Amino acid sequence: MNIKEFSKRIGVSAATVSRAFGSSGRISRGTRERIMLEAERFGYRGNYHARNLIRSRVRTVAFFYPEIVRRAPDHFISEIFLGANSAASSAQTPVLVHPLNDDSSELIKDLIFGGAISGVIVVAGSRLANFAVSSAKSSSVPYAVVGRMKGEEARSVLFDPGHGAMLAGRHFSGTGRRSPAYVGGISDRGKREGFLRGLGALSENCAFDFGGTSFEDGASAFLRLKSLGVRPDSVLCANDTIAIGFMNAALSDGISVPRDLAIIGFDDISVSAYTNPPLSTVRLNLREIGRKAFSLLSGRTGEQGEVAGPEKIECELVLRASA
Amino acid sequence: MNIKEFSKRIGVSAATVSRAFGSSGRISRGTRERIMLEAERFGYRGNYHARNLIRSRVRTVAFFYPEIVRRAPDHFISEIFLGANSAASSAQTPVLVHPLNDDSSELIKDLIFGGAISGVIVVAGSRLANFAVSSAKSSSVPYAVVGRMKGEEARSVLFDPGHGAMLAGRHFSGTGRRSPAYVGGISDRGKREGFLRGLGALSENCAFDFGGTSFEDGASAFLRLKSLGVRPDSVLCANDTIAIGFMNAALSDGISVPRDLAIIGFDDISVSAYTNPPLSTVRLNLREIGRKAFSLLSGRTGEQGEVAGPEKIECELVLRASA
DNA sequence: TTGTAGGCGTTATCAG
DNA sequence: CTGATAACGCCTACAA
Repeated sequence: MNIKEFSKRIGVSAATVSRAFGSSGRISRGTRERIMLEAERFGYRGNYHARNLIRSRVRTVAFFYPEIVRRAPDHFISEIFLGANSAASSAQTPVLVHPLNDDSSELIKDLIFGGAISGVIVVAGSRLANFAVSSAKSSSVPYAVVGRMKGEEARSVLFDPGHGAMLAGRHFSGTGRRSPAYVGGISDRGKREGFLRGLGALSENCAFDFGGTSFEDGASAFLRLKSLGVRPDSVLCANDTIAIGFMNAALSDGISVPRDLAIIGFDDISVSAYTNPPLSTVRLNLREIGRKAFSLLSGRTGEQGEVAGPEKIECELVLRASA
Repeated sequence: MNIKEFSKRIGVSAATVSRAFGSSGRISRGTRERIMLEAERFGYRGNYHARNLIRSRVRTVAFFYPEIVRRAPDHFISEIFLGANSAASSAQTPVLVHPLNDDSSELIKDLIFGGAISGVIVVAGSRLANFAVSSAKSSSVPYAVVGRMKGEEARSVLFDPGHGAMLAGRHFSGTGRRSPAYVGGISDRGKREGFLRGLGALSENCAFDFGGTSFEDGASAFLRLKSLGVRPDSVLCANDTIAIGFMNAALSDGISVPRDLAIIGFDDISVSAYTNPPLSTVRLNLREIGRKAFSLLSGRTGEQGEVAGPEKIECELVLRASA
């Protein structure tokens, strides 16, 4: 049923029906109410494509993410997406989601150049992510990048684990700890440096253990430090799994947590709230990242290519009982 | 740039350009190649809405989920969505995602009655989920329901934790265990009954402990059973957190896992692979649920309202070292 | 194989 | 406040 047939059936012109649904206002209250009522009865609704075609605008945002995520678990993507989607939902904006793989370039073009969407959020990390961004740019569709993409700092939202590590360091120094330690992968420079920054003067005493990222690695890190005669009174672990392993080993060794040893993890995985004692941890605010990405879409771009600078999302220090 | 301007600029008619992008075949190879090349150069792409309007079909699926999920963590929704999205992606179909809240009904109508989508996946559990389904039905848009919705069994995909519990029971009876136990919430009837079914004759010996759902609850369940003189040699816990708590308590008590006590959890949360010994568990195949929901969309509906029956997704028994 | 013309279902403009 | 009419950009008979 289209507007013509519907309008004829209820005895008004198509234009009047259109006005009843629109927000122009040039319609009497009574007519509108009658039309809306009849529309409900007949199940009439204006055709989505015809409307967007004539208006030449649309209200749908696309969210593109790399199909295979090597470095981050899908959980990260999901949470970021949920944040973006909840922000979009508040703005009554549906989100079109699509994973990027080698076959996606046609779809990207169809959507972006074809005028199907009003904005694009791209999670960096694949060749096609760059393609999506450059497509958006060349057809002047607003876009936002999650993660690092060369040359796109002005429209990016970045994780900032270094900041979270800094908060942990500051917490240790602020609660009178004297001999801190850092346990994690050697490659994770941002966290390490942030931790030292937060530690302040205490950073000179800081011990390090660079191992793996599993539960067992956490336990063996404790043993390794112990065998070296290092007895830290506070430790930041690069993830919660390491922290739980470390804590278990320490408890087995008769150490009291948090009295003799404060432990902070990273990521806030679900089990962390249930350890004994419950694990304090640094939570990456993934939802906030998604929300920020969405809000970047409607933000003004700097004039003349002016750089607004990357939007860095701060972590949150979740203090439970282990520190 | 529209088809008219583009076609004029490269010296062919609009119809020819249209044929170059379409699959009708009525175009010479050379012309098509030249057109595609120029399109690349000019960044031309047919307008999405005009195309869908004239064809009066579209290839986009909507995924509606309840905004606030009380009983299940968002993780469930995310995983189901990822499954649906990956199936859709293989079919080159973008997915429009939107959380359902009280303001969503207008959007639902716009999308479904307005012809914006070719199928709807609805996660049951809110008033608007029912509304979305009835809208889809009355405008004959294919739909699929995830979870239980009254009267919609024919087009639903259901979780089946009972089946997973059955697998656990069968595993225990098949590996020579003699005194099984079940630890979990009293309300979780499906799991309990499935477990007993899988246990077979052994089910007469089965002990029960109905407590909470946390780590501590798992530990205290062990103590409670012990104080009653019950020493199970195999236990199924209603979730992994309980199982980890139970296992910790048992190990502290000097029990050897899995030799003297086999433990199976439920859900396969991330930390389960890192416990010591790694936890065996029943994994709800959430991705599969999403995939099945998508494939239901293109499946034929039974003629004359014939019921195809709910699609039940089986769980997977992940055997690690604890059982 | 290519071009011409009509129509898809709306909304915006212009009279009345 | 309402109705007729011209776009919006494309696809598809039909004609050439």
